[in-house]
Amino acid sequence: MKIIKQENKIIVDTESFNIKAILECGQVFSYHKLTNDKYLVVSMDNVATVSILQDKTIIESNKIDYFYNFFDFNTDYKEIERKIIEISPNYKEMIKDTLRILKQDPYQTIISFIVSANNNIKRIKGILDRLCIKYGTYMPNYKCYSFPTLNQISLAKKEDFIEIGAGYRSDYLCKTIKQLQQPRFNMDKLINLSTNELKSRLLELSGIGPKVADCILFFGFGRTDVFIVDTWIKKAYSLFSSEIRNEKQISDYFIKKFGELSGYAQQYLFNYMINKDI
DNA sequence: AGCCAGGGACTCC
DNA sequence: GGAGTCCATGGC
Repeated sequence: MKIIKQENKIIVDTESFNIKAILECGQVFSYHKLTNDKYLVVSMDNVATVSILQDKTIIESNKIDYFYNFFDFNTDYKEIERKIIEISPNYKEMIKDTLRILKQDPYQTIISFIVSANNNIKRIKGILDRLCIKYGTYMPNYKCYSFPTLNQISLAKKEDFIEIGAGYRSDYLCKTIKQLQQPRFNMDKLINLSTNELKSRLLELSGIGPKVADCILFFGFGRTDVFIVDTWIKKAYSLFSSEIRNEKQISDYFIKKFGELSGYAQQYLFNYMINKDI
């Protein structure tokens, strides 16, 4: 794939960079659809506009290095596809759209995916939008709000989260925000933990169970040796196996199979499942 | 109207 | 440690 990186923009082929699919697959919630072919993407206080111009897609930002990494241009997805199909040939027919996993901010991912539990994307986005408006910083250049820092959000009380519509997750958010302020959850130290150590650390946080923890590990900490098991994956598993297995067993089954490629393999399977009608 | 949304905590045994 | 139950809210 051809990537042109300039001082304040990245130009890629629309064919190999489907921004709509990338943003609307449920991995990220902090973006705004400005028009049919223009998106605003917000990661903490970093902002980029993404414009589709026929066969080219242009990413513009004053922090272009941040977004070069954010959009994961250092990863060779063709190679990942090839290896996955090598391990499991029936993936050949499931891999359609080019996949791309965003390298999101760990802390923002933690907050976002606590909100995501037992919820739908539209409402998740609404809750997080209101969170940004209430506690983030207004950025006049882009006419949008940053995702609030831990410091900013620590002002919020349970009632405030109720007010923005977080429902019963408001309690989880309050407790987790308190926990995140402890040295035990210093992000700079967390990134050095092994995947298993980091997962059990994340499970200490309120509102984070196995599924949400795996989402945070994959989307927020870039750990690819995790296989997220949700309702869709459970459906998929029941299609090719009559054995009754719980989520942990299903996850372990796939991790043993795909190793460091597990996260990607899960996304291909997930995309295939939500797009096919059964 | 009633069910569901890419679950988690809590309480039983 | 497995199975049930409850949990706010809004879209459909």
